[in-house]
Parts: sequence; structure tokens; C-alpha cells
Amino acid sequence: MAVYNHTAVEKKWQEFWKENPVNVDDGKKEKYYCLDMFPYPSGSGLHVGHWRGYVISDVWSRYQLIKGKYVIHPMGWDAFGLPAENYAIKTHIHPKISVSQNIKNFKEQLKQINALYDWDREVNTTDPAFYKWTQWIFVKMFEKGLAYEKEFPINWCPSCKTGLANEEVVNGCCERCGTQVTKKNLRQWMLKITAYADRLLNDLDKLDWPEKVKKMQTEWIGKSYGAEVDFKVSGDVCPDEKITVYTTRPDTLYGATFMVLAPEHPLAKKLASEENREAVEKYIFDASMKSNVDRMQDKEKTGVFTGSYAVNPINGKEIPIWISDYVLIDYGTGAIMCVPAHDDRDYAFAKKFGIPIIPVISPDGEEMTDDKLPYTEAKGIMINSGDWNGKESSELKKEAPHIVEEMGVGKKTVNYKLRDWVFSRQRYWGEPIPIIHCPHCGNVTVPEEELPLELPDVENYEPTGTGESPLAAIDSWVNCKCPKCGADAKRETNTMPQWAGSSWYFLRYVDPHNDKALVDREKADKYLPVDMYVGGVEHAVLHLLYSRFYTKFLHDIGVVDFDEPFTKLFNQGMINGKNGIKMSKSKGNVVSPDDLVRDYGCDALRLYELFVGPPELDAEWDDRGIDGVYRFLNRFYKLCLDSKDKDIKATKEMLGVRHKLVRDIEKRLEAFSLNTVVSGFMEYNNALLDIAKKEGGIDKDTLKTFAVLLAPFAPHMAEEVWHDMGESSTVFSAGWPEYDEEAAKDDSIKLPVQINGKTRAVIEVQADAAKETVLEMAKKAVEDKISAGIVKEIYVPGKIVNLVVK
RNA sequence: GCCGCUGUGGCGGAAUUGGCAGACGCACUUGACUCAAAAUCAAGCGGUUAACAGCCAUGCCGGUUCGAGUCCGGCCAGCGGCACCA
Repeated sequence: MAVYNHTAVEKKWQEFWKENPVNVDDGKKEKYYCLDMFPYPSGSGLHVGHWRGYVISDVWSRYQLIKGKYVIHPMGWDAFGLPAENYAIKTHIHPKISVSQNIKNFKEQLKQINALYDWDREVNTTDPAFYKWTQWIFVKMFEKGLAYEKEFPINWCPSCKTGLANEEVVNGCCERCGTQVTKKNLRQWMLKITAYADRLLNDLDKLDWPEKVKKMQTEWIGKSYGAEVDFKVSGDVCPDEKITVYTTRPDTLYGATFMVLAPEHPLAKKLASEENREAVEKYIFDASMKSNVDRMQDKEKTGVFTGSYAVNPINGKEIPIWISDYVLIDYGTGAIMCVPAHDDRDYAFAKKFGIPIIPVISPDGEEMTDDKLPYTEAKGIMINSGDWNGKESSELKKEAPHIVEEMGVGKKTVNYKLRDWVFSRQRYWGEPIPIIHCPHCGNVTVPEEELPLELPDVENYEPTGTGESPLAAIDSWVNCKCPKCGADAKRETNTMPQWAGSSWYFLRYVDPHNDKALVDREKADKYLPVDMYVGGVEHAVLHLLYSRFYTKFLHDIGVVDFDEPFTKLFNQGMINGKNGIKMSKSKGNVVSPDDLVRDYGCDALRLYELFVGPPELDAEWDDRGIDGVYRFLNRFYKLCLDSKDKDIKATKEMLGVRHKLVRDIEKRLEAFSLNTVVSGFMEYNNALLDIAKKEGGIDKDTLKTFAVLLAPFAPHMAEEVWHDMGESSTVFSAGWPEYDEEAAKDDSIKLPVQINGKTRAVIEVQADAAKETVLEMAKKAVEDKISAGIVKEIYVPGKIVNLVVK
């Protein structure tokens, strides 16, 4: 029968902690802010995969707590968004109601982890007192010119008559009804995140984040250096027009044999000559009906000749102007010069349509034959390039922008892949955008004192069919007076995306009840920024980039004095079901933590969540493994019970284990190798059990040290043992133990003796033995195998002896 | 296609700057306790071998080194991200 009654013990200490809070800000302690990515409170509840990240961050938080810090470890809810809205459409239950029910359930389940969460700090993005400030930030961005309106195409399902998010488009079709998705131009609110592109890029250097995430953000921002070059249109279809292209390879200008415009380019239609007009217009129309996804899936290049020509400014040659949808209107200038000899896509296009190909770079300076093309490296000698012949292309690549600038036909430029952020949704369940459209004053912000602009109740959550949000159907809400001139005006009916609240919620946790400011500046200075952010890697770009953008903006308007929100980031791996299949209700492979907590206890599940594998990697869940950590906890507890009433004096061996334990656990914990921390506990516990067998027990100080180290991982067990050893205050006030390097050292060590790199014997030597002594012992141990004669002797103290024989 | 990560027993995984490959655990086998089972405790557990010695073993091929899971070069497989970015 198990001696450790986890249910009773865990309940006892949970009540104890409730009455004796362990994490208190006395004003003197150093702060540590450890944050989980807040969850979307879904109706299906928590599974063992959710636990993992929360256990990791809680272990880290409790570690900081024992080290004497005041830990801010909050939790909240990211509760706007599609699932709640779709549920409302189906059931006609207001999202407010379903969301609050889900939160209640989620919170109950979350409490089983018994993390250090400070529930007084709880935030909820759908609470008007919270989204007042989400709206306030928008107002400030509008005032600074960072929020603007623009016609922008969205994914549109002609059958559902609704806009779709990218993730709702599957293989170019609507996820729900299977209809081919098209595009529809709608007026959208945009946020000018591109204004921060350089800072978002450069400040990545300041961050202690996984390199992978930094790299993903760098690529997402996609900074490139190049030149804009003007090509004059020749002929009389469009006299006096010029086309500006962006290129990163101005060195290949002599090789440009055609140009291509995006179908959406303003000149695309105009450039069509009489005989080409029909084909051009058809191509442009077809492209406009294709979804972005479709357009990208086309393998074969398509295109149409406009019938017009432009003049290559470097050599005065006329080159044909084509239209093709492989050129994107929102990158660069929406037009490119094409150098088929040195670009894969241009090459494919030229081959298909029989356009001349002129090589201008050669690795050896010789003429390039067709079989060597396309040659896409910017390395080699310029050929067929007039004055530029003989130059090194990588050098020229840097000079060329200045040359075109001097010629007056272009300029040096920088481009980004990063685009401005489409910030409006034609949906109900989101923050209303606090803008009023006045016929006289234009766009006017809702006055600050009228915030929050609350989301009104509606009868119907269905999309309107016109692409407008359901809010547009509420006349009494839409019609209002202009705050500036008093004229009849209309409210904006778009709402904000789910990202809006999650882009700044971490600031609110330090001052969640403030109705005068987003966050009190003094509190912000004291508690922010976040020291450690724990969450899934799926947010590597969007959420983490948006949060950085928001933080920089709030820094610029003086709300906070730092400009990066998350100093350190840790991405935990996912927990999957059997055979690596993602846990989901539909697959029926979801493992609920509830039964495991009941049968094994919170502590055992916490340990097992870590023991399944390296925290940064994905892991497969296997219920059976939890028996191992459960047995460990019971054995440790039994050892403590057996020892507590005996007055065991610490032997040298016990002290050795104690100091090694502290040294190893601390090192592994600092390295975030949490799975090996757990195996370390087991290993040292086994060592203590062996010693206890000989000595009748283990000294109290060693067991107490063990308990303190264990406390971040298995807080209940640690507290129980701590009190069993006669302590009356909490184990979390014990302070992190220190170790003595000397005491952790063994007197003698086992040294492998190799011959030609193969271990042939193991000798035991004094730790401080002299080289000669060790070598002598080693030779003696392998006497019979070294008769051929030793060529070389290698001795690495503490590691190995290797004897090289003939 | 490009970038990144990962390949170690039946399974999850350990292994400082290159230094006893398989820690710790799961599963399994045997034994003790028990009328019996569970629980617990003890022993074993990569392959080959009757056994020891030996030999073979960290996805594959080669290299550097006294010594390679670890470093270098070339492949293969799986996972993730990006994907007409001019």
C-alpha cells in the first residue's frame, strides 16, 4: 500500500498556501516576470499537451521565487475570435455567455496544475474595461497616422457571401462549403507596421530568443537592398509614361530583355495595343478572380504581351512589356525588369514565350552557352555589358545603384517583404473600431472619455452577405453624431482582429484594474518588461512581431520606457498522441489530465510532463511512463519518513551526494534541461537509498536540501517533507541552496584505460594522484596487452588513459 | 525549391570543451514476500556467443584524430517554417 496519500497531502498544502501566500511583493525584492502565452478558452477544455507549457513556466517561476524574487506569473484569456462567433451562429447563444462558461471550466482545470498564478491579475480581452485600452491604442495610432484606410482584396466565398481568413481557405476552396474562393475588394483598416520594419529587424539583436524565431522574423521582414530603375515607354499607345521597376540585381541591367507588370499595375491595361487589348483585358480579369492561394499554386508561368515596348535606360534598346501574375503588385513597384539569363523565373518565362536571352555574367569571362543558363549567382565577370565589361559582378552590384542614380534614371532603394497589417474584420465578435465617419470631417475618432465603445448586442450573428460586419445591420448603433461638428455620421462597423488584444495584454497584467491609464507608469517601470515568455513556436512570427510593434509604439508615445516586450523567450514542443498524431477531439486521442491528477496526483503529473522529453522538442504521450515518476516520489517520501525520527549524522558520502545534487540540478535547470533535472532527482534518490541501507537513514539537512530543490517541480511533496523535517514555514522561503565544489568532489575516481582507443580496463585512482602514479597503475592493469611496446601515452586527468601500442 | 531542426536498444530518452555509448525511466524476464494476485523489494535486460574473451553497434558513405554519437565533406529519411519577394 502506498504510504503517500497524494490527494490528502496536496489538498492540505493548497489550503496552507492560500492562508500563507508565499509570493509577496515586499517592495524590496527583485521582480521576475514569467509569462505564459494566454490561452483561447475553448469549449473542449485542457489536455495534457496544454499542461506542459504551463508546468515549464511554473517550474521556472517557482525557481525564481525560491531564489528570493517577487514573481509575476499571471494568466488570462484571449477570448475574441472565430470559434465563439461560429458557435453563436450555430446556437444563437451570445458569445459573452459561452465565453464566460468556457473560462470558468478552463480555470477550474488550470487550477489543478497548482501553478503560482496570481488570479488577482487575471485579464480578459473581451472585457470592456480591457478593450477600452485596445481601442485607445488604436486611437493613438490613428492620431499618429499609423492607422489608415485602404481598399484591399480579401478572400471571398461567393456561396457563403462572407470573407474568409487564410486558414479557412483549403486548396483554394472555402473550408465550409467547398466553393472556389475568389477575391473581393473591401475597404479595410490598415496598421503601418512597415514604418517600424527597420527597428523590428535591428532590435532582434537585443533579444535572448531562440535563433530559429529570430531568423523567421528576419525573413518575414525580408529586407533587401537594390535599386529602382525607370524605363520609358516607347511608341504612342502611352506616350510620356515610364515604368519604375525594383531590382536587387542592377548589375544585370544590360541583360534585361523584357519587363513584366503585375496584372493590377495601373499601366497594365493602358499599355495594351489595339490588337492585344482583348487578350490583355481577359488576362487581367482572370487574374482578379483567382485567389492568392490559387495564383501561387500555378506551376506553369502564364502571361500576355501588351504590344508595347519600353527603353532600357542603360543601352537604349527597346524591350517588350508583358503582364504576368508571378509579379506581385504589393512587393517592390509591382513591375520588374527581366534578365532571363540570370533568374530562374525570367528564364522559364523567356523560354516559354520565345524572348531573347542575353547572358551578362560569366564565371570565367568566356561567352556563356545555353546549357549554363540560367546562372543565378552574383559572382563572375561582366560580359555583353558595354562599359561594365570585365567588372566583377558582386562589386558592380554595390556600385550600380549609384551609377543609375547619377544617370538620372533611378535610385538606390531598400525593400521589405513585410506589409502593412490588415487590421479590420467583417465580424461581430471583436473590438469595435472606434472611428466615426462624418460627411464633413472625414474619419473622426471616438472621444477618449467615451471609450470603451462597447460591442452592442445583435439579433443575428450571421454575416450580412455584403461583406459587412453584422454590426452594420443595427441602425441605432451605426447612426450617430460627429463628435467634432455634430452632424449626422456613421460608426465604423468593422471590428479588430483577435491579435489586437494579444498584442499588448502582457502590459495590463501589472496594473489590471486601472481605469485611468493603460498601465500606471510607475508600475510599468517597476515590473516590466517580461523576463521570460513561454509558449508554442506557432506564434514565432505574427503574435510575437505584432507585440513587438505595439510595444515600440507605446514606447514612442511615452506609455512605457522599454521598446522590447519579451527579454527571453522559450518555445516548448507540442505533446502529441500515439504515433505523433496531434491530439484532437475528432481523432479521439485526447488525454485528459483529470484522471491522472486523481490517480497519481498533481506533483507526479507535473514531473511526468517534464520527464517525457526535452522541453523544446515535440513528444509523444504515453500514459504508462507516469508510473516511473510516481514510484520515485513514493520512494523519496518513504526515505524521508524512515529517516525523520532517527538522528542520523551526515557522513562524508551523504555530504558528497548533497553537494553534487545541488550542483547538478542547478546546472541542468539553468540550461532549461528539465527532463534531465527529473532524471537527476531519481538518480540521486537511488544513491541516497543505497546509503540509507548501510547507514540506517539519511541526515535531515540532506533531505531538506533535496526538498528545496524539488519544490519548483513537486511543490506539495516538497512542502510535506520540509514540514516533516520539523520546519514550520514554507519551503519556498528556504532560499536556493548553495553547494561547495570541494565537498562535491569524490576522493577517488574511476578511470578507463584504453589501448588504441578501446577500453580494456578501469582503474580506481585518487582524485589528486600524480601523472606517473596513474600511468603506472594503468600499465599494470593491462600488463598482458601491452607487450608489443607502447608508442604513445595519453593521460587526460579525470577523463582517460590511452596507451597506443604497435 | 530554399531555410531550420531531428535520426542513439522493444520504447521515451542520457552523454561538459571529442574521452567507459545506452544515465534515468517505461516495458519485459527471473527471484523474494503472498494461499494467490496487486503493490513493494532484489537481480537481469543492445546484438552475436553455451559462456568468457573477442567482435559488431549512435540513419548511410568517407575523412580528421591516440580516441568521433559529438568535428569536417558527401548522401538518405522524417518533421517544421517559408515559398513566384524581382
